[in-house]
Amino acid sequence: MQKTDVTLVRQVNIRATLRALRAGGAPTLTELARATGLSRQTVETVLAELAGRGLAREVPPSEGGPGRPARRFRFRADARYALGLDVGAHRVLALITDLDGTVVGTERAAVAADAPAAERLTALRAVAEACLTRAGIVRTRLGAVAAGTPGVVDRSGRVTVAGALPGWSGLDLAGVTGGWFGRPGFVGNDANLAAVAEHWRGAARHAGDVVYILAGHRLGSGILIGGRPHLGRTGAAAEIGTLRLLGWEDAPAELTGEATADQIFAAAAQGDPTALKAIDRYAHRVAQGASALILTIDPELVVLGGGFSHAGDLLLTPLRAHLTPLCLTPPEITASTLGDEAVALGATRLALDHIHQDLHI
Amino acid sequence: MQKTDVTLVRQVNIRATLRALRAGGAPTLTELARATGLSRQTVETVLAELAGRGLAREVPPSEGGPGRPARRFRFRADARYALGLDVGAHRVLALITDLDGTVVGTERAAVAADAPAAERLTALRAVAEACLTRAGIVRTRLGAVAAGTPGVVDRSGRVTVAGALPGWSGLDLAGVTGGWFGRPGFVGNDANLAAVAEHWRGAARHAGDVVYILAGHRLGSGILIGGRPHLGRTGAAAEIGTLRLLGWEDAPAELTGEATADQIFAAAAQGDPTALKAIDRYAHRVAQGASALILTIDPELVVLGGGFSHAGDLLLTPLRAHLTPLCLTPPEITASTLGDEAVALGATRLALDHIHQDLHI
DNA sequence: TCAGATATGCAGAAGACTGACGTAACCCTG
DNA sequence: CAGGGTTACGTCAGTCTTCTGCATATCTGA
Repeated sequence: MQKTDVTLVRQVNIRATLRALRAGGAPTLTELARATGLSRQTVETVLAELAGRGLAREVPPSEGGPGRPARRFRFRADARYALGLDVGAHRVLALITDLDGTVVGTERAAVAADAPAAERLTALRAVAEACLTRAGIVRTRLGAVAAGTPGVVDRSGRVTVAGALPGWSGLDLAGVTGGWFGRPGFVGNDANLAAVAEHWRGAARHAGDVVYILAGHRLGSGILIGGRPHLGRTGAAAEIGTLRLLGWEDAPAELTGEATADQIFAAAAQGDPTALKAIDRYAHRVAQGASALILTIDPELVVLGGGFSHAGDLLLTPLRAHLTPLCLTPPEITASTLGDEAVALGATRLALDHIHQDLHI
Repeated sequence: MQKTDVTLVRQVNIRATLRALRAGGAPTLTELARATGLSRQTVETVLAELAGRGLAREVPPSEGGPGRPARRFRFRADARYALGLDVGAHRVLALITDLDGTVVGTERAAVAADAPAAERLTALRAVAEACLTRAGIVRTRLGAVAAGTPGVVDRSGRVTVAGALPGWSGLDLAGVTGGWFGRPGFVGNDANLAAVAEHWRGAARHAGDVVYILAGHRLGSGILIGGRPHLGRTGAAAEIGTLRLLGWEDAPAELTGEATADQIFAAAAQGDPTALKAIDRYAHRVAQGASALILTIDPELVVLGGGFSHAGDLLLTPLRAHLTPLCLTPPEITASTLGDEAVALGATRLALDHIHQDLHI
């Protein structure tokens, strides 16, 4: 129980008003009063306070219609911005959204897979700075920074295990990225953040318990319980088991071999038996790892993401076939709808959560 | 966002006061004011309202000491009672607690493992009624009823799958048991409720994410995420996988064979190699199922409960030995501290949760 | 220009909390 | 047994937040 405060009611009403304000376009006081169940008078004073905090502004009344024109208000989504970063093996990506989650800038750069940590960080900082500059965001409007990375992340934002990236283990990624901009920094596992993004605005919008499979150059997994990532004791609940025990580390290389993934899937689309067989073997590997997660969590939905998810049914169909005998009642399985920006989007969601707390929204 | 109300502050302060009231023995107004951060005046009016609702009463002031004797108040834990039931294959058990969770009555009866559902229900109702009568609880003080049962329970309190109990599948256990007393009824899976009980007042008091293994005449499992049972899409998150796929259904019979479990563990304690080997084989089976749960959830703690957990290290040691190679960093594993009343205790916790809501506590 | 419709703005009242001040009850000391 | 010290009680005024009702302002259409 937190400290009791007389202004608690005001806090609650501010939240309710903001909710209603953000839902519609440019509501009037009367509309807001109806939506929140508050009196018009209360809504008015709340809006005055929100305007003072820079979170709401009055817009010109609409024309036409009988009666006195109503004052209209709009949520200032530009009051703060969130910077989301995605550190991959082959590229880094930065993405900026406003408070509504609307993407206002994005920037990416290639990085060698064997680049040392310092080089990767330099590239990351460069895309982040470029993204801010090109979007024209002043530093004071940046609320928080968050990054997604392969590997295990502890609760303080430190990367404890990251075999995929040279020199990455032990890095205080939250501190470093936040420090660049003098803002709070946060870090999450890439699969977990992609899952968060899918829940926020992707394929898992209506599911609370979700198993997410990241199928790309690297194979990973994440879990959402009640819409929130489940991290576990060491911060890698879903990952820790699947990674080494079931051979997930080798599976992507085994699929592609000498060719690229695009070539394999293109060949399979043409009916090439060798490619089809390779994909089936890959799907079998994935299914074996996923079944442990699915049987334990009994999720509402399984989302397949990562670069390979572009293949769609080419990969989903064999995956479903291999999962069915392993699960008693197989859950729905669907492909990601967010593309390769899922991790960065999930990172901005992580940053936005902190910004909301910070603004007492 | 619920309806906005000026009296929201009062609600919050009632909760805060109750919390402080329940923590200590018989606090004074001044002590409560200090504990809650409220003014003495506010605490006084809150207590008057609580007394009116039957949730607090004034007790005689303590003697001695300088100054005017302070009025002292006490939480009325006897305002409502919770009835918890445990339906087992060989026996039924009823347990009554007051609002503080103090057990004020318990009753049990043996039931044949192959008894039809009607007979089992009659026995269950008999122990429940006897428990209430012997504890002297009037019906109006009974707040809610909850029951634990083997098998899968859906969100409405209906048993959907229960292979262990004849005729049990499809039973609306929540409706039936609640109907006996004209009170709301709730039902949970036995392993899940035992896990809840361990988190409430047993071995898992300080752990949020817990894997619970029910090792008795039947082998089952439950999961706690953040201290709350994780049910999953169909209501049997942890169970569904372990039950059939890994041969957990046969494991108990395989261990005991012709003898009883007590005989096996007694022989093992004497160093009997056949008994030790049987236990080791059993532990191996358990570890294989548990590892999937542990690797997925990455729990802070694994609790071994059920009848066989009495064996203690005799079973824990081989279990740890088999789990270690399966987990990268094995979590702590400990035995239940609640004995065979864990399921019924978890059921009363489930009932108490509802009673608290009902009383707006 | 007037009537109807819609929104605003002000005043009064109610619920809840706080802080201050005077009063009551008890113990200890002389 | 009387007085002082100590602790707690109880009342009162003041503040914050909200809601309701009524008068006022502004626009459209006839």
